[in-house]
Amino acid sequence: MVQHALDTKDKQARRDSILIAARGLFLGDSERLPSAAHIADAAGLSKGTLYLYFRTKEEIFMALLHEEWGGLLEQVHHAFRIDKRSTEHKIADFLKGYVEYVHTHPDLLRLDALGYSVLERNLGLDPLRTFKLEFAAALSRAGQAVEESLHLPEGQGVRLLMHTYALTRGLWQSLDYPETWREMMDDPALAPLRLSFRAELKDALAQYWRGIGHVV
Amino acid sequence: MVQHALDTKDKQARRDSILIAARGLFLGDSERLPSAAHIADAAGLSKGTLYLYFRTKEEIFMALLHEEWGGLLEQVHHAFRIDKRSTEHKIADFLKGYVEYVHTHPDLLRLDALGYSVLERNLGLDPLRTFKLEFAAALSRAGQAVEESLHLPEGQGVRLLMHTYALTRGLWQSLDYPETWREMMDDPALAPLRLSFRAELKDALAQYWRGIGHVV
Amino acid sequence: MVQHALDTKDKQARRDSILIAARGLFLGDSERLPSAAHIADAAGLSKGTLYLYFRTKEEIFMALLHEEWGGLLEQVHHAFRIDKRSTEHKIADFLKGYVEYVHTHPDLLRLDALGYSVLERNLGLDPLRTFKLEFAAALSRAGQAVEESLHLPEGQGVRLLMHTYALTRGLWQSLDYPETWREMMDDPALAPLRLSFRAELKDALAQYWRGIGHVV
Amino acid sequence: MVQHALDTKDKQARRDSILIAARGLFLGDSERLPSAAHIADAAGLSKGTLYLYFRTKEEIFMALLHEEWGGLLEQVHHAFRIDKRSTEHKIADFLKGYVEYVHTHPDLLRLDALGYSVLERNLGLDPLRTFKLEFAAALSRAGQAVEESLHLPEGQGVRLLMHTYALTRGLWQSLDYPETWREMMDDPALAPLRLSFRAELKDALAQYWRGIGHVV
DNA sequence: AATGAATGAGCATTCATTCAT
DNA sequence: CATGAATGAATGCTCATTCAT
Repeated sequence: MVQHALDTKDKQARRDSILIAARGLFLGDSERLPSAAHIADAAGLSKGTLYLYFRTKEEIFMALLHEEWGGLLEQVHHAFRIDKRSTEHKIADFLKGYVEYVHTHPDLLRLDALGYSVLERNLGLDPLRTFKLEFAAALSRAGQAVEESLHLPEGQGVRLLMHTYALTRGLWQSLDYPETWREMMDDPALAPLRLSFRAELKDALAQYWRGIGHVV
Repeated sequence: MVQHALDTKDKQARRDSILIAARGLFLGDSERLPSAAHIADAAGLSKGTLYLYFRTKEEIFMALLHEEWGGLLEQVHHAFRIDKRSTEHKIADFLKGYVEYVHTHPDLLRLDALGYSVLERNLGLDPLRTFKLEFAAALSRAGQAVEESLHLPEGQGVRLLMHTYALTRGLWQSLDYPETWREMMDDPALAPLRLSFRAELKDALAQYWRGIGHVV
Repeated sequence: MVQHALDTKDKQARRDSILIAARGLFLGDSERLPSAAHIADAAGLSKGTLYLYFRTKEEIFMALLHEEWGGLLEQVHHAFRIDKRSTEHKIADFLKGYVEYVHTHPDLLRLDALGYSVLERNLGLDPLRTFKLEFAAALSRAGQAVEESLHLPEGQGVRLLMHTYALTRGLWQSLDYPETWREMMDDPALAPLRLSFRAELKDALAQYWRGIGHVV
Repeated sequence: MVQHALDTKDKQARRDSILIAARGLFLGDSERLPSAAHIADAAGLSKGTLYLYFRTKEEIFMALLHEEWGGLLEQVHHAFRIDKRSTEHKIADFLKGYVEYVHTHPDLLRLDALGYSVLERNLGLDPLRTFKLEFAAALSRAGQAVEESLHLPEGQGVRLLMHTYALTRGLWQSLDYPETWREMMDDPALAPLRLSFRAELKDALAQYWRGIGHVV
C-alpha cells in the first residue's frame, strides 16, 4: 500500500516521482506523450493519484518543459555574469554552454516540438497562464542579464534569446528524425536533409551572434 | 450527381478541389487536422472519393505543405536569379519576398508545426519518402541558385536556406498564438512573449544574412 | 451512476451481465455479431467498460461459446458416469440428453456457425490459444469418461465425441434457416432440404452410435 | 481493350473466366472472400463488368459452390449405378470416391464454411431460390439413385446423403485450421483437436454406413 | 489521500455496388 | 457491352478524466 503523503515534503517528493517517470517514458519514445496509465504505473501510483498532483496529463509535461527552460536560462545568467572577460569571450562561452545544454537535455526540444500542437492545446487557460507568466519573468531576467553584460538597449536581450531559441527549435525540427526513418534517410538523394543538427546549430548561432559582437 | 472525372485534367481539378477544401478548413481551425468527413463535405464529395485521390488523410495535408514549400523555394530562385544587382540588393529582395510569402501563406507554418508531431507520423514510409525526395531535390536546386548568385562554396546555399527556414519556423512557434489566448496574452507581464512575428523575423533574418553579405 | 465493481464477486457479476446482454442480442439476430455499442447499451454500461472485461468483441462471444461447450461436455460426464446401467442405456441416455441440450441452447450452434469464419479470425492468437487449451482439456476429460464407461481404447472417446458434434454441427448448418426464408422454403420442390433438424440429428446419431453399442 | 462478348458462347466464356479467377483467389486465401476489385483484376475485366454477369459478389461464389456440389452428386450417381456388385461394394466404392472428391476439391468445404454466415446472407431471395431449387432437384435425383441401388424406402436416400455431408462438413470445420495457427496447434495439449480430417472422415463415414450395409 | 472502475467522445477507412460516360 | 469513378454505410477501440469507494 502506498503511503499517504501528508506533509509538503512528501507531496513534493511524490510530484517529483511522477515527473521522473514521465520524463523516463518520454525519452524512451518521443513520438507521442506516454499515456496517463503508463506514467502512473512507472511511478508506482494509481491513475487517480496522478490527477491529485496535476490537473491534466499535459500539465505534467509542461512542468518538465518548464524545468528545462529554467536550466537553459540559468546558463544564460552564468555566461553573461558581469566579469572582466571581453564581449567576444562571453558570447563564445554562452554559445558553447548553450549548445552543450541543448545536447544533454534531449527532452527539451522534443517536448517543444510536441508542445505547440499538443501540449498547449489540452492545458486550459489557467495553468497555461501560470507557465507563461513564470516563463516570461525568467526570460525577462535573463534578457536583462544579457543587456547589462553586453550593454545593449532595453528589450534587446529578450529578443536575442528569443531568436536564438527559435533558431535552435527550428533547426532541430528540420534536422532531427526518428530512428525508424534511418534506412529511408540513408538515401543519398536526401543528403541535403541530413545535416548535423549540432554542427548547424553551432554555425548558425555563431553567424547570428557575430553581428552582435561586432556591433557591441 | 457529381460528374465523373474521366480524363487527366478533370482528375487534377478534382484533386485540387479536395486540397482547396482541406486548406480552407485548416485555416479556420489550425489546432487539429479537419476530419476526412468534413473535408469531403466541404469539397462536395463523398468520403470514399477522397481516398481515390489520396491514400490517407495526412497525405492531403502533406500535399498542401508541399505546394507551399514549392512556392517558397520559387521565391528563392526568383530573388537570386543572376542579374546585375549587387549582392546586398539580392539579399534584401529575397528577404522582402520571403517574409511576404510567409505572411501571405499562413498555412505553411501552421502545417509545419503540426507536421512534426502529426503529419509525418501517420504517413507511411512510402509517401513520406516521395515527399522527402521531391523536397530535397527542390531544396538542392534552390540552394545551388543561391550559391551561384552569391558565389558561395558548394553546400552553403542549402545550409543558408535551412537556417533561414529554421529561424522562421522557430520564431513562429514561439510568437504565434491562437485567437483564444488573446485576453491572456494581453497581460502586461507577458509582454516579452508578445513580440511581433513579422518584425522579429525581419530583424533576425537581416541580422543573420548581414554576415553573408559582408563575407561575400 | 453504475456501482463500481470493486471485489471479485461484483466483477464476475458485471462480466456476466455483459455476456447475458450479448447472448440476448445474438439470439435476436444470429446473422451477425451485435455491435459493441449495442451490447453496452443492452448491458446498461458504457462501451469502455466492455473493454475492461473483454479484450475484443469477439472474446465476448467466444466466452459464450465456451460456456455452452462446457455445459455440453457436462452432459457427457453425467450420462457416462459409471453405474450399473448397460452400455445401451448409457448411450441412449446420453443421446437423449445431448439432443435436448442442443435444442435448449440455440446459441451454441449459431455461434459455432459464425465461429469458423468470424469469431476465430478476429481473436488474436493469445486468447484463441487460451480457449483452445481449455476446450481441449475439457474434451479430453469427457472423452476419458466415455472410454472408461464403455471400455473403449484410449483416444476413442474423444473421437466419438468429435464425430458426434461434427454431425450435429453439419446437420444444423444444412437444415436450419432463418425465419425470413420461411416463404421460400415452403416451396414443395424444396422438401428434401426441409427435414427436421431434431429428427435427423436423433436418427443420424442413433445410427452412428449403434455400431459402438454393438461393438462394445 | 477487352472484346465485347456478343454471342452466347462468348458470354459463357467470360462468365467462366470470372469463376476461374474467383476460385483461384479463394484457394489462395480461404479466410475471406476475395474482393470484387481483386476478382475483376484477376479476370482481366473491370469491376463493372463483373456485375453484368453476376448480381452480387456472393453469387459468384455460390456458383462455384454449386459446381462443386454437382460434381459430388455425380460421384453418388456413379457409385450407386445399378450393376452386379454387392451392396457392400457399392458403399465402399462410394465412400472411397466421396472422400477422394472432397480432398481434391478443397474449395467445396471452405466455401461451405463461409457459406452459412456469409454467402447466403448477401444473396437476395431470388438467386438463393434458384440455387436451392437446383440443388434440391439434384439432391433428390441422387437420393433416388441411392434408394434404387440399395433398395431403400423412399426418402432414405436423401437422408443418407444429407447425414453424410453433414458429418463431412462438421468434421472439416472442427479439424481444419489455417496455416497461421500451425505453431499454436503444435502444442501437445491440443493433440485432441489435431486429428486428421481425412482419417476421421473415413472412419466416421464407415461407421455410419456400416449400419446401412447390414440392414440392407 | 489513494484507488481503479467507469465513462464516452471521437474517426479513418474499406469495399460492394451503381451509374455516368 | 464495358468501363472505372463515385458512393456512403458501418464500427471497434483508446485513453484522458472523473468519481464512487
